[in-house]
Amino acid sequence: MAPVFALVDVNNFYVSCERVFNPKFDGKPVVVLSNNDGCAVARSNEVKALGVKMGEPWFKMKALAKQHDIIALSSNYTLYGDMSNRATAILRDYSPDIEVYSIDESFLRVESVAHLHGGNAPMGTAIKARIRQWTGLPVCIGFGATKTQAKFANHLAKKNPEFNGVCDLTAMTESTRSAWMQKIDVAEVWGVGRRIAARLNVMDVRTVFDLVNMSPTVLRAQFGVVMERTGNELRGVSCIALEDLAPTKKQIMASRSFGEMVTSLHGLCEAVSWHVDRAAAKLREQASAASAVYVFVQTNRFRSDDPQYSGGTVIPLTDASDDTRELSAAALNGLKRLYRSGYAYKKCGIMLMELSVKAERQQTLFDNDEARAKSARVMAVMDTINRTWGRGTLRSAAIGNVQSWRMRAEMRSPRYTTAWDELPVAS
DNA sequence: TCTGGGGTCCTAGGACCC
DNA sequence: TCTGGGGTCCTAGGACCC
Repeated sequence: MAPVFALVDVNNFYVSCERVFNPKFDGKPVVVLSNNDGCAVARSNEVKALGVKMGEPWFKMKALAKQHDIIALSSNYTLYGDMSNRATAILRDYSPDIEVYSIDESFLRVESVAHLHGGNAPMGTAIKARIRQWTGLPVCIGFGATKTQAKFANHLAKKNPEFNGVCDLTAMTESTRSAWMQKIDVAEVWGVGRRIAARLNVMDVRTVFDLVNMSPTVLRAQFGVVMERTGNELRGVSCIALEDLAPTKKQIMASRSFGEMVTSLHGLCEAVSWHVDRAAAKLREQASAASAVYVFVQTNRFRSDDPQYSGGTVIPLTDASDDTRELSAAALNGLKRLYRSGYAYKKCGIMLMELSVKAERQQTLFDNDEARAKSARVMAVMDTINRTWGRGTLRSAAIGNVQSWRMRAEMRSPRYTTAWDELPVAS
């Protein structure tokens, strides 16, 4: 049976999550801001219509916001993560072959199950209705013979009301499909970014249709194997498989901009320790160990009058580790080498690198089994406590208690679905 | 005053091996 | 006169995704 992929995607995901609990936001212009209330990372259709671009700094749109009563909200990742899990759980009822591609998108293989619902489109309509009813979230669904086609179909479903949120490319005739492809800008294709779109335009390739009609050889020669694949995928030749098992990460990063500038080494140490705590917990979650830690610091590159400095350094570990204390010690050592006084720092972060499967760790000459076992027990206790009582309940003392560098989130909605004291109340 | 935080893959070139 | 053929590993940079 030929593969059929579906892409299910929540419309304006973060904004939609907020609207579920605040229906008064319906029909109003709403933006959700990035960490630190910095940039717009989600926009309602009303805000998009006002011309606000993805990633636009909040301070630059404040005048517009005032003029049009734009509602701005800080990111509430706890809420979005939980809502995402709920939507994904519903999708698993429809197909066992699912790849959770991002917080608001999943790919499904449906060729073996669609007939249970009377075909692709009816299945899409059923999914859409159930997610709406059970979570309150609006989704669009695209079907295609490949992932790239499903993405394209999803785009059509989202932008053209006549599809009612469900578009099945596999049910279209060749000429209908071509007609749609002629209407859509090549830059919308999954895998075509800003740079490649510009180069394609120079070659007078402007629509999806133009791209589909380019020869694979030319695509390969001009843009490489990735674009050749994209071209084939658009033509219906499946090259990108469904990744139902999420591969373990090859690097784990944790970084944040500061709510207010940090000048002291002490302040940077606190922040770096906090990042290590977060990253190390993720590392243990995927049962990996890191062989190197990268740490970096940056001043505010937007304030060009201020003295600028940015530096990073990799600290190799003699032995792969997943122990927060060892990783932290390495990172702080690196930080001390990097630190220059007299600068106002805006951001710092760490990256855990050269990850390996912990159970397959290479032994060293100086292994101390007893110390290893003890470390594993301490980390297990720490993770259990934090899983039960919330992240950060048990943490490195180096993180401190004051944390003036903490990011801003002044307009965050309650964690309606995950915190007992923040549940919505019906009166 | 104020500008996010994660990730992946591919390619080319250099250095090295036999 | 004439100068092989096959590899690996690492790094930097560029592109993409959400």
